Amino acid sequence: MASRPSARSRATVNDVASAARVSRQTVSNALMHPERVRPETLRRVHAEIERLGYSPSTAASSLRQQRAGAVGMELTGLGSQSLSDALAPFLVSLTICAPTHECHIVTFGSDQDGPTLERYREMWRGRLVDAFVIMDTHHGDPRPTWLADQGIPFASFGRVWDEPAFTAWADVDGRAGTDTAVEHLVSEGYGPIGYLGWPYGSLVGDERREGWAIATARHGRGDLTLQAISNQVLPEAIDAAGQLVDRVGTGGAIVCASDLLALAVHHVLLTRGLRPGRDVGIVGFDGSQSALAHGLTSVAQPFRAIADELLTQVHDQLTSAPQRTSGVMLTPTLVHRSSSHRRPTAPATHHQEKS
Amino acid sequence: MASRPSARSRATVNDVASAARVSRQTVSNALMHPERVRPETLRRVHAEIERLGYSPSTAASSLRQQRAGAVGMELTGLGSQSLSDALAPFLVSLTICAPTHECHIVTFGSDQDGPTLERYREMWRGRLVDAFVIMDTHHGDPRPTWLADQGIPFASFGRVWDEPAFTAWADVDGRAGTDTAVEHLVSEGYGPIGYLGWPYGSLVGDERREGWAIATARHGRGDLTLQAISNQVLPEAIDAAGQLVDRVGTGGAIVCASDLLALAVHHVLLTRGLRPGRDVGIVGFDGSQSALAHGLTSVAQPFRAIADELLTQVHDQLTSAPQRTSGVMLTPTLVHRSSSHRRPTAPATHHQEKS
DNA sequence: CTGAAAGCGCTTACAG
DNA sequence: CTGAAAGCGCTTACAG
Repeated sequence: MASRPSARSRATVNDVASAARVSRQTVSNALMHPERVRPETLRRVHAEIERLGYSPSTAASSLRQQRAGAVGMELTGLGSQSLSDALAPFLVSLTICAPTHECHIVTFGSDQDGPTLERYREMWRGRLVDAFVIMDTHHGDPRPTWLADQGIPFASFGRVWDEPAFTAWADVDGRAGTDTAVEHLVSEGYGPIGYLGWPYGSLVGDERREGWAIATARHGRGDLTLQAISNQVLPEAIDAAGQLVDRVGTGGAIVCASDLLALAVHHVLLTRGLRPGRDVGIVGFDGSQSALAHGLTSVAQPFRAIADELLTQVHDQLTSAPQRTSGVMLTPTLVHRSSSHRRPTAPATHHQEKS
Repeated sequence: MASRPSARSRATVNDVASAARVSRQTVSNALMHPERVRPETLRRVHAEIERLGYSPSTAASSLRQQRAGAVGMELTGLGSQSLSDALAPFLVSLTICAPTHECHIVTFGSDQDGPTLERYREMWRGRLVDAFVIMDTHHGDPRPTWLADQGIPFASFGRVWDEPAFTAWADVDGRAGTDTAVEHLVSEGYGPIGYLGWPYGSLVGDERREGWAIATARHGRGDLTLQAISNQVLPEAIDAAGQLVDRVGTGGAIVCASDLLALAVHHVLLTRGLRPGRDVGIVGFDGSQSALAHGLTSVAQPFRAIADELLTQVHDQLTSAPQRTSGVMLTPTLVHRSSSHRRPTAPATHHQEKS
């Protein structure tokens, strides 16, 4: 009686409906509004759905519901030389969180550095996506303003400095991160605690420095001369690290604005025959793969929580639910590794929430 | 006369059609089969398309054409601890190539390591994607067999060892890569050229070792004792590298099966006060970010060419075009950096094709 | 070269 | 609680 779909083509609502001896609207109700369907009918419908391996066609329901069910994410740093360290783990988190928010992630990008907005426009014009998640915004970044002007829903990983009124963002509390790092180093018994950071004027960088300054002051160790500065480039960082290691000395420790800077400190220690952790403590920032590979303690970004928050924010925009009145700062987590343990028997890698 | 769409809602074929005073089929033809439309009409239609910012609805054309226009890509290594180094650059390449192949990339993944096939099934059931690209296949990997059994189109970055009959793959010619590395080191004037590789039995690893063995033999320097072995873990690699550096000595060089192993050699040199490049040459494999950060010469995988090839392969499967009768091996490229230059003035980073 | 019609598969008011 | 109808926006045979 029930006509089975051919082996090649997929089951549709109609197939399920006739197999379950109900109309196709009932099948749709069973899926979208189960409370409207009598329990016994519901069971029968679900049994057939299962048996036929039915799943609504994404294209058809997108068309009907006027939403793609997708969020776009630009893959930046396309020379493949300068991929942001955070990009891959953040994208993974976003991807894993997406089903929870009834969507999936579509990636896009282009070769040229120039017309970045063009790709956003293309994605949007065909409504391949309902919204965007952006990251790595900077002063003069055209994207936030343009997206906002077009009325395109989006949320940003990182504050949007140019548009203080824009509140759909989540960011990492850098101050809390370096503060935690200092607390940890103090409790491990290190003496002078220096800081290797980026040049003044970067908002993220200044915040991270501030956490170090505040925490060291709190322990009566505030010493702003125990500071060195470098851009995010290894050779320059090695120079700066060398000078800082001189000043901090054996028994001291260094908090860094990034894992790359931490790597520079690590490098300097090795060339001088000093043992990271045992002789000089190091804490990096970002929780990157290279910190892992080199056994560097690092302040890890809470990518999962950020992804979850941002998808919630775009979802709220799409449903015109009440919006947040301000962005969200999330507290990073210190990942302990051997570079910040004075005793040789470093504990196994584990995570520890900041209290 | 022409009714303009409301500011809020998008332009549709109908809007363009009435604005251009043609039927909506003509608009569709202008886009899909321009040769069927009189030039003047074509121009008028395109002008309106431009003016209205029209772009066909992805959902509608997916439904009509019975294809999602999307390729799924699993994001593996989800502890965010073990993301394959190759994942991010490969995904970027795939994403950038996708528009050329009239598709876009949808990512997916799950937390648990267990039911990986379940996520593939979900993506496929709703036809969120038309095909998959997979990578990092291994012996006993359930994915290739399952996908093939289901008749789901897919292509693999890396040979599919378990299914020799399966030819939709592209891989990197590891033998050619290490061969090129040896040639380069010889021409730079290094003496003994050793190899730090993975344990025997890994097909990828054995191939890379073979390239080194063949090329050194060709130069009358075959010496299989100049070899050390380590798994892909830094501490173990450092031990192995230490022994190998002893045997190779100053003026020698070491080719490595991966950038992580190369990093271990680098580390050993620094702790001994030796200068990478100047005193001992190093060449890594993979062209990863960390090779870049540490100035390591590396055999870089041709991600772009691989992505392009794989998308061509799935496209051919979807259109039942003639399929390849065998997989494709692509030649990697040596990226020169200071770790393989004996003279202190290393040239700026540049790429160089293997001849 | 152009136009009227059918239908991809779904969901949602709207009657019963 | 269930059923017949309409329509999301597109594309493709099929007539003119």
